[in-house]
Amino acid sequence: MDLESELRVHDLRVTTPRRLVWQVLSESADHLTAQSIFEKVNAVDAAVNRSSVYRTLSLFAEIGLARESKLGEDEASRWEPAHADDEIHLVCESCDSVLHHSGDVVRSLRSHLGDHHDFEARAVEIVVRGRCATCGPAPASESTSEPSPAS
Amino acid sequence: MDLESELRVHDLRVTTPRRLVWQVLSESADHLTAQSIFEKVNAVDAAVNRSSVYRTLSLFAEIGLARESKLGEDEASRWEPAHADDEIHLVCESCDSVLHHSGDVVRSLRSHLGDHHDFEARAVEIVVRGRCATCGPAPASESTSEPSPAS
DNA sequence: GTCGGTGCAAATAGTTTGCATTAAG
DNA sequence: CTTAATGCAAACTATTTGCACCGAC
Repeated sequence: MDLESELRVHDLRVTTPRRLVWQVLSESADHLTAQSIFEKVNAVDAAVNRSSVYRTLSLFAEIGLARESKLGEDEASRWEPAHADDEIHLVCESCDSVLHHSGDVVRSLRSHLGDHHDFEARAVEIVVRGRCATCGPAPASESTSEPSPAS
Repeated sequence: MDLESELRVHDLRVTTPRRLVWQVLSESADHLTAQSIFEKVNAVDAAVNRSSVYRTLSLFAEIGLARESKLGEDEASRWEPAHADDEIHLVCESCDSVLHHSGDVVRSLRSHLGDHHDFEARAVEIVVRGRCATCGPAPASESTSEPSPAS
């Protein structure tokens, strides 16, 4: 996706913070916190301020370049490039990885809600918490409410 | 659901804040913010402190009585009694109402992920934003998501 | 009487904002 | 040259925490 033209379309200026935030966002597949985006940006150009990162992220969200999601893992919002609008987040509670999956589930949910419930779905956000393929099936002995084994 | 016995099972004391928070939670079908729960509780017993409400809510979440969800409407978390674990939130962007819908969508999503993606789903959280039956189909002209580039 | 739970106030985390300055167009 | 965008610092919101006291058991 071309940041510059995307910005110009909206009569917005192409600035260093915007270029760097976009670079960080699109280079990492992960769901980054504003904080970590700031750190990465800051590592490249220390002059960029934290608030510019926040302002840039909100701006990107407004013009549809980025997307904010509160995955609920912790308190902070996570950011990612906006690609697919309907997307499932598979959060592995064991290894903390976040997989993406966009399939027909969203499509069928959409039509189901429209047909049977008169609800016109615009944005569908699905977060599934569980265990990914790598971490295998549920462990026999694990305290269910174990928040994070990472201590 | 019986708060007192639920607490006793976990060797927890039955206190005024806990009783009141539970009362508020179970009486209102809505998704309440901690703030509004505090207000309602406080209206009944002004001695109850805000932090007790927060502590109580986390406690309820831990023992499975309540459930926190970041609906993303605003910054604050929303709380509700824990009833159905798998539940769809239908958020109407027009009238701000939140409908609940727990059906087979979650069940089929679960099995789909298990069968085709080796992902063992534990908790499924679905938030659909759109327009509810009452508000009808999409309006022709509305400046809902106006990307306001600060004038 | 014991100690888990509370009220209070202060701290923290994440994010936002007012304003003077800078740099994109 | 104009004014959008930035850097900075301070403000704000939601939530958490340390500690002394209180009340459930």
